[in-house]
Amino acid sequence: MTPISRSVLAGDAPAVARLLLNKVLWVGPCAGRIVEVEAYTRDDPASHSFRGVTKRNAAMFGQPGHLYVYLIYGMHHCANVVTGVEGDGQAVLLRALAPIDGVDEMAMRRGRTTKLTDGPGTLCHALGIDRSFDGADLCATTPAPRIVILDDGMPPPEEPLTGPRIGITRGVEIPWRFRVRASR
DNA sequence: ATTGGGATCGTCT
DNA sequence: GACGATCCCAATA
Repeated sequence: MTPISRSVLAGDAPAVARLLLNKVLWVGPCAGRIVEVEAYTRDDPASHSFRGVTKRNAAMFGQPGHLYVYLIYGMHHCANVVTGVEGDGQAVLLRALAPIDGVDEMAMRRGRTTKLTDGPGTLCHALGIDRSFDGADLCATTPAPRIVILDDGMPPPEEPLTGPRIGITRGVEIPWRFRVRASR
């Protein structure tokens, strides 16, 4: 159980997206395994970085291994892992987790006991991620971080499911959604 | 099982 | 001033 190294995240978003599958997102006391992600790059009409740096997306142009969090539809937060190198404007959207720890806490926040972390907005709600997490370093060990991505030794799937990204109107044809296949 | 509408607000045009 | 990398519930079949 060690924080993921920043060098792993320094690649292009579509490649890093696959590497993030089966890693663990920890926001004590809650943790969940990453099972679905989407990649966004700079020359990608669906990406927030497509039109350059703004106040909102500044973190997306920062150092890899940090978090980019934004509010969508006025009510849900979405969390992204910044990839590439500083200035690239690439990121991987965390779309779904399989809960591991802190399920009671998640259920409390969500006000339900099922479907706790099955979408980008719901997983942020369950883990308590909001805009105050924007720019947080996901690779840090000290001082005690409140959010980290951990590698517990489970490798990414060799052949993840791929398909179009969800909820976008431009760049629809780019198949940069990746998902762990149903287990068993 | 599938579909459709409403909630809600920060950001950029 | 419009709209978005969404979610949930109610209504329909």
